Amino acid sequence: MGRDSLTERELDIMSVLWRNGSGTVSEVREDLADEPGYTTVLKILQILEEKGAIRHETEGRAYRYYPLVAPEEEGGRALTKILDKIFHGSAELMLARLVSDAEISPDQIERMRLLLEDAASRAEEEDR
Amino acid sequence: MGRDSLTERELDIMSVLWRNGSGTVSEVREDLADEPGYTTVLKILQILEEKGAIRHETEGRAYRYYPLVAPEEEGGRALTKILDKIFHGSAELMLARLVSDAEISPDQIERMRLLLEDAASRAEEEDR
DNA sequence: TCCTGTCTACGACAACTTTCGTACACGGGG
DNA sequence: CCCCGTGTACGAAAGTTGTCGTAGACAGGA
Repeated sequence: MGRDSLTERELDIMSVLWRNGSGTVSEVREDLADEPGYTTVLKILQILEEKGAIRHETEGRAYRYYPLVAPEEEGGRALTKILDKIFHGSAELMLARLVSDAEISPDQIERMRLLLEDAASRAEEEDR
Repeated sequence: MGRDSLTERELDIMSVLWRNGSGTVSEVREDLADEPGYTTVLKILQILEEKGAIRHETEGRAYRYYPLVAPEEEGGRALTKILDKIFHGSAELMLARLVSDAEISPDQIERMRLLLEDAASRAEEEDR
């Protein structure tokens, strides 16, 4: 299972698999910004499989790898870690930083606002 | 400067320094959940100093360490990384996961919503 | 003065990560 | 049948991280 946290390189590769749904060694390699050696990519895929983050099926003479861990799951872990260790539990401070740092479209901001509205009203619901 | 990203242990220690403002080796050590050996903590502090994330002043016979990198700065880096690599740029998906995963008080949700309202109206302002 | 406790400096060492070289399998074309 | 291209398997090697043992400085009390 996805207990062990992912290293930098492993995350790079998971990112490709999440984006594309699956990938062979060559496909993944081509999508990496710096295109490491073929066997390097293979090695990391094998490690990820060992860690239980992905699995493979045979496709012709090659392997096709599929994510077993959902990005939201890994993202949740990463976010709570940052929230605790860097922002000491202040989700607003964290959100403020996100809004100021990342380039987020007004459109997206609006949808995020609606999301929070929903969350708020759902919490109210629960109160009764 | 704070270019190199922080490892797990380094982040643990930065977290203590951010929370307390500063700390000696012993102080930091006492605040770590698992209290590693004294020299272990010292070593990581020396590495953090080498990386430019902290500095020290002499205090009596001991050193007192101070953060040089602000938590928001490090947090911004970490958040954009997660946004890009895990949520592929979708800040809403990321926020949704945060809200569902971390325990956030209704109070905090409301303040976050206001924050987004402000951000939205400021963006509108800019349009004119 | 000498011992003891508290501190930093230095370096060893194991574990893990990342990289890749080399070997081996195997199907298809000549 | 033999070779070539495209795969995986295996393991070496270098770099990084995390841990700590040991040494040495130094102040304060007996």
